Amino acid sequence: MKFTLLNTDKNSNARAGIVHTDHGDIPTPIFMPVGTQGTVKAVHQHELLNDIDAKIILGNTYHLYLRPGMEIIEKAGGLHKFNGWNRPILTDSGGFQVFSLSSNRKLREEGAYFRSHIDGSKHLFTPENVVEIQRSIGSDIMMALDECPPGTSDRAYATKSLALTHRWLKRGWDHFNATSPRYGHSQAFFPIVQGCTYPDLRRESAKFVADLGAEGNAIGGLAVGEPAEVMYDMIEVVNEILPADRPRYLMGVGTPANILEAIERGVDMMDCVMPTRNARNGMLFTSHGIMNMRNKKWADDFSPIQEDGPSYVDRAYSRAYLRHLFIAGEILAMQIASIHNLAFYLWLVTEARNHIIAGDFSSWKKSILPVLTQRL
RNA sequence: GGGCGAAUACCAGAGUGGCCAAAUGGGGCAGACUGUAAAUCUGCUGGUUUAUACCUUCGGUGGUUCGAAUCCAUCUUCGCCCA
Repeated sequence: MKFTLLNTDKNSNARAGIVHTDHGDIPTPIFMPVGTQGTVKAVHQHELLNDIDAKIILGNTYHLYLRPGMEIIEKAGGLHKFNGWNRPILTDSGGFQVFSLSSNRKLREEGAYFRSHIDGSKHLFTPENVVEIQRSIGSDIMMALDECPPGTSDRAYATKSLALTHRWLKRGWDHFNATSPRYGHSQAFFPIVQGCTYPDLRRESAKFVADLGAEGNAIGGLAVGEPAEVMYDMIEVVNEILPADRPRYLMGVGTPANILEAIERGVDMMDCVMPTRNARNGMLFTSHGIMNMRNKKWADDFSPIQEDGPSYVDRAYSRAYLRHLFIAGEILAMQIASIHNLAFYLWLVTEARNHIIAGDFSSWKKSILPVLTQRL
C-alpha cells in the first residue's frame, strides 16, 4: 500500500490524495461503506460498483471469524473471491466488538475473551491471532486489535485502557511484520490511536502510533457517546502528530456533517454504518437535508426522491412510492434507500475532494453544512 | 315465521359489577440510530394546552345499583341454523 498526497487545502488541514492498493486506487478523502458480514447490507456488488462507485468496503474480523469461519474463507481463497468484490477491502479487527458486545467479553493482558453472540461459544482474540484471521480474510488493510472504551470513560479507566491498547498494538504490529500475505496481494496494517476525550492521552497515543511507522494510521474511540465538539477537538490534537505522508483513518464516523468536519481536520478515510442502517430504517441523507421516508408528508409527493441526486434511484422512484414501500415493509425500500444514501456519501466526499483540489473547501463546507442537517 | 349467537376505540379482539379511557396485536403519527447481535429500538395513538384530575365513550333507548362496557327490559343491525 502506498499513499500519494496531492493537495493540501490552504485554509484548513483538509487534503486530497490517493491510496494505492493491489486491488486498485482509492481517492481520498474517502467514505468506505460497511459490509460487516462480507456484504454491504441490501446492496448488490453490481450496484456498489456501478451505481455507488464505492472505492473500498469494510468487512469485520469478529463476524466473519464466527460465521462462516476461516475454514470457508480460506477455502474460497479469501474474502475478495468469496464475495466477488475485486476492489479494496478493509477489515476491522473486532476491536469495536470489544466495545459493542462488552457484556459478552472479558479483557485480559493476553487478549479479549468472547462469547459468541450466535451460539454462546467461547473464543479468544489476541493481537496476534486477529492478524492471522485478517491474513486469512486477505483484506488490503487490516486493523490492529484495540480496546475502544466508551466516550464517557473516566481518566483512570482511559489511562489503563490506553496502556493495554498500546501493548496490543505493538504485539499486533510485530506479528504483522513476522507474517506474510496468503493470496499474492499485499496487505497493510493500521494501528489505532485511543485515549478517550483526554487531549494529553490522545497526544501520547498518537505519538506511540506514529512511532510504529505503519503505512497508515487510524483514530478510534470517537463517536462513542462524547459530544461532537469534543470529537473534533480530539481529531485536531491527534492529526497534529500523525504523519502527514500517511493516510489517516477516522473509524466509525459518521454523519455527513461529522465527515466534513473530519476532512477539514486532515482525515482521509472514514467508515460508518449510518448511511446503510439509517437507510433501512427509512432515513435519507441528501444534499438538501434529511428525509424520514416514513413521514406522511411524502404519501402523495410524486416527485423524484432527489431530482439532482447522485444515483439513478433518485430519479427512478418517487418519494410517494418509496414511502409506500417502507410502510408496506417491502425489501426494495431498503435497497433503494441504501443505494441512495451510499451514493450520497460518496458524492459528498468526492465533492469535498474536488473543492480541496480547487482550493475552496472551507467556503464550500461552510455553505453546505447547514443544509445537510436540516430536516425536510 | 321460529331458534341460537354476536354488536367494544381506525381494524381485529380481550374485558362479563368498582383496580376500565378500556389488555393485546395490527394500523397510524413521530423520534432514535456513528470501526452493524439493528429490515431494529423508543414514545404517542378519545377530549380537556399540565394533570395520581375532569369530561365523553363500549349498537340505540329505558331500567336495576352507591357504582354498569359488564346485570335486566326493549328496539336495531349482522351471522348461523330450522321452516
